[in-house]
Amino acid sequence: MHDTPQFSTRQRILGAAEELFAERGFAGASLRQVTSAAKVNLAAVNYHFGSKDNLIEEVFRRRLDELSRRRLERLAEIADEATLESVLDAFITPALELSLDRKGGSVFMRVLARAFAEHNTHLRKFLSENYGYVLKDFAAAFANLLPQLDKEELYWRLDIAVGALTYAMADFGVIQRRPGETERTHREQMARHLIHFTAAGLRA
Amino acid sequence: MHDTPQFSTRQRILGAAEELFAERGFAGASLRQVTSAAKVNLAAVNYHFGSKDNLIEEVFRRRLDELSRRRLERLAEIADEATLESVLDAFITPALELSLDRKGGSVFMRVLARAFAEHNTHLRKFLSENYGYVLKDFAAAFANLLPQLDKEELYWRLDIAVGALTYAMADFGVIQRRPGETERTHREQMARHLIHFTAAGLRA
DNA sequence: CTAGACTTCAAACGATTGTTTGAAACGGGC
DNA sequence: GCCCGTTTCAAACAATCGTTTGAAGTCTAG
Repeated sequence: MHDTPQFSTRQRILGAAEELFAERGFAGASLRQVTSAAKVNLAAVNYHFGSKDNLIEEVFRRRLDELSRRRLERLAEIADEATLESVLDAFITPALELSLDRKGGSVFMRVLARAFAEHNTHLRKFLSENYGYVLKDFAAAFANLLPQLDKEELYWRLDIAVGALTYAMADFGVIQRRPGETERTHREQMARHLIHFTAAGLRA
Repeated sequence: MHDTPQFSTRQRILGAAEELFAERGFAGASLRQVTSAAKVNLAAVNYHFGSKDNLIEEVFRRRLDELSRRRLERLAEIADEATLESVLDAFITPALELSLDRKGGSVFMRVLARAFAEHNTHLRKFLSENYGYVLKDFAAAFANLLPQLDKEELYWRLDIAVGALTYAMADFGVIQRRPGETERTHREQMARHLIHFTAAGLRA
């Protein structure tokens, strides 16, 4: 009997890959760095995932499946009392909770933002085909709340809104958590400002 | 006498590096790909720039020196009749013109957005040390126009605004140029929506 | 025309990349 | 006990990485 690893090889790889992809990018993080951080053998990646590209997709799938489910769940919950603020909250809060799920903070959201930065056709197609329906549902909810905007105007504003949300949730900005502040309250403040700012931009 | 290349070796390398960094990232674009695209010898990069890291910095310097100058120039021009919209315009329009400067479109703005995605300490320090004063000046202008906001509230909103601008100018969004539309009018529309949206978010 | 500085070139350096291999170790069912 | 599918392992694969080298080429000043 040995270390009795708390998590399976698959999970250890996914966790280490997520952190290293966030820190160094998909090309910048090598499989040797990943397997070394996960304390598994180098060949384990190709055994369990087939290739590095498949590992990248699996890193997204593991988080986005649940994130998408929770977002649509909250959107359904508020359906009859929807406001711009509550719909934005339905989109943001699940991401906020996800980013607080692990001690490291906003690791996965940084990976997700990298996926936007990569103009990688294959990756964008994968994300759009598998999770595009979430954005579609939210776009419909916003369309109901902003009947004065024509379709083109609405899409422009949603595009800008998604940009602000992505950028902020990935912690790209310059604002750092203040010393006396917990990670949770810092990010809750950010979410509050995000909702306020974006709602104003949408209905301007 | 041979090809009489229209541009110097240095310029060809910088141009090719910019495009490949935008497309594949800093780690993802190799010096062999860069020198091959620039049609220069592989060793030319280390001869003219010393290292790949120095080449990356030079790619930023070449564009940001002029971009910063133009932004502050426009900011000074509108000093006595400043509105949220005109200050945002002073920030956005120079970037818009830059992105239309070359046939490819928003190449450099995508590279700049990658610099945010890279959490790379060295790169962030370089950008902050060399171009941080631009953001400082604009922050001061916004502070004058939004006296009702305390410092912390203002910084949150500016952080979110910069996120929206960066994301949009880098063309991360899903909105594509419509077939019958020129690149110029497409990006001018984007700038118009950006200013409208962001101004509303700032004064909400 | 030649001397000398600047630039380009093909070739190679050791290190690192993603992936593959075949054998060793493991673990539950008989 | 043994068997067999699953998993892990060290080792090696060819390919590519950033960088260095020393010779060849180019150009201008005297």
